[in-house]
Amino acid sequence: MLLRMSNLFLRTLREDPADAEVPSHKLLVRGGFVRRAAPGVYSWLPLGKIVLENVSAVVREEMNRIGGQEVLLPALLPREYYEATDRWTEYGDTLFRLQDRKGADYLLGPTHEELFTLLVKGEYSSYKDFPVTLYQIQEKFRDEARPRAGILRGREFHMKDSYSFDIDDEGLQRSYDAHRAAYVRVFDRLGLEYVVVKATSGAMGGSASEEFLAVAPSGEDTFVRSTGSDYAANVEAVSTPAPAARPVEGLPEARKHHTPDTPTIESLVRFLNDAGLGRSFTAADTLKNILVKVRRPGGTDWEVIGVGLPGDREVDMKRLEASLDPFEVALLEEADFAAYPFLVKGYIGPGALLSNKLRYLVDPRVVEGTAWVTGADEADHHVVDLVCGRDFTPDGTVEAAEVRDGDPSPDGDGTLYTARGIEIGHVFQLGRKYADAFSLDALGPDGKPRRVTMGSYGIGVSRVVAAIVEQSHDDKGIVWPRQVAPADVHVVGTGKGEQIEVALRVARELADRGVRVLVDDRKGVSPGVKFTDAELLGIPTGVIIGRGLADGVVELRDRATGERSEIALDAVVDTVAAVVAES
RNA sequence: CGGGGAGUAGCGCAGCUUGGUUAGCGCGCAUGCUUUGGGAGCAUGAGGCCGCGGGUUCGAAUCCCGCCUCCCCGACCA
Repeated sequence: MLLRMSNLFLRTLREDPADAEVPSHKLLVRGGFVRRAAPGVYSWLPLGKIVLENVSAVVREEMNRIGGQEVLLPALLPREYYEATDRWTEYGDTLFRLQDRKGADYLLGPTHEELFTLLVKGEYSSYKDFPVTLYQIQEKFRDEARPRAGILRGREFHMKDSYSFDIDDEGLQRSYDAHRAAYVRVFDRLGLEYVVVKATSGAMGGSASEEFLAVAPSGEDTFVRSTGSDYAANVEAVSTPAPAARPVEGLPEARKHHTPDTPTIESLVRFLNDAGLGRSFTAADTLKNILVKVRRPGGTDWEVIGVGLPGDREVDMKRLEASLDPFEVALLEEADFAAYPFLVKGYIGPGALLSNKLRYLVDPRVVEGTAWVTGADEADHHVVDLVCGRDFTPDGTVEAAEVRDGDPSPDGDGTLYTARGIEIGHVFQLGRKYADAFSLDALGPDGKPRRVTMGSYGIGVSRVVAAIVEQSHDDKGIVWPRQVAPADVHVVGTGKGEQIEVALRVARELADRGVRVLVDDRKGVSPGVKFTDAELLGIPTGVIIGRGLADGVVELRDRATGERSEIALDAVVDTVAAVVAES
């Protein structure tokens, strides 16, 4: 491969685009890899297209290695398939919808479970045909409420999606494991720093599910890692370790105190510490009770439940929702409080909840034998030493409390800290949701039909390109890992003599040896411009043919380390070919 | 959907408060000469529905009203 900058469709920008915030957005635009066509929609120019194909090639190789077979399904899909699974409505505004000339509804595919399920149903009908894994690399469309960060979160993006079909749960597990292993190989080969976190299954309706997150401060997903192990998880999936239960015997009796003007935890703690009770209190000694209402998806009746958590912790609604999944969760409105007169805002305690038969769920740290300061269900009154298991018994536990840096890791090793990541891959065990929707069965050896079970697995190919840049750049530009770089070598000819001719000759010889070459053969462009462009473009190895040519030497540069060395012109082709071959 | 910001040449911006020549600067682009190891110099030049619509005025990029779009934060999504 030989690309000549004298006629390459490429224009680099000296300044950051005004609308760019994150490094990958700035650099991919400045380097002429992509151009914005519409909000969240990007064109891929020659160098960007090469990078995208390089990433795709790695994904393709690893998918083929686990027996995946590549297909290409349409992006334009009729409404009926998505009606069968309710996603025409479930996906809501995120779905790009359109109509044909007859007024029939279509959509642009955000993902393809339906069509893949139908495809397999149409072709396969015997247990002997399974398992099978199909995949495609294709543009996906999602009308995001707010596209942002360039190609990191677009409305049109490239995705590898694959679907496994198995006869039984063991088969599904094998397919899932194979995909997981393939993803590990893909992201390792791409040189990404990433973590695998347990994900909540969410709207996809699956069971086992893991996300691959590329570690980057610009990432949209917050996850937690442990200082003591390789534990990593989505904040929503972190379970709070419960302390051991303690004996209730010998604990002081619960006593009600008059605590005027203490509607907040902070004011309560201050009041108690000034009250001369002979000990000091912190927010962590208080039990904060909040009320939410829940209902089954699509249901009409709300159930009000109480949630108790240590007073020093904020409520994390996402964790609460994940913990109560699949129930919908909403905060109480004034009308709800009016319907339950025994709820005294600011002074709600377990007593009123339990005696009025409202379900009461508590943080896992609230175990038998722990004593709390909490509301007395009476304005301006709190109870001290209300003991769990003696004075009240919750109906269960719930993960509602925020996770904080320094919390113990669920696996017992080390403490947690939060970090940010870009979701670049996702593996799901879908189970039979889609097979049920379309009655995808295979005839078993006993002549009876069996419902097929599925997995669905995605890699955001275009997002991976941005994630690589997020992780691999410096103040001068991109630093491409060789396996995805638009070229192996950037040969730069600079000077008014025969340098450019020599550069072209060297470039051709390298290309003949199978090296992918970009050569800067532009005339009348000053060396500074060429060097700056080279650093922005980020090709791993540079060969400068310039002022040293008179002495028969050229310069070798390494983009990542900045190392420079001079070598003889005669040796340059062999040397560079060797550098490329061994890296 | 809530909050904030912005629409002026291909890109990045000034001008607007206080209306008044032919709307300006940097980069880029074209031509010529010079220059050639770190975003060169000089000269000449092309390129604008100043987001759209209406209004005020002798006169609007500038003031007023309405609308549209884009960007950022949040919500949402994954």
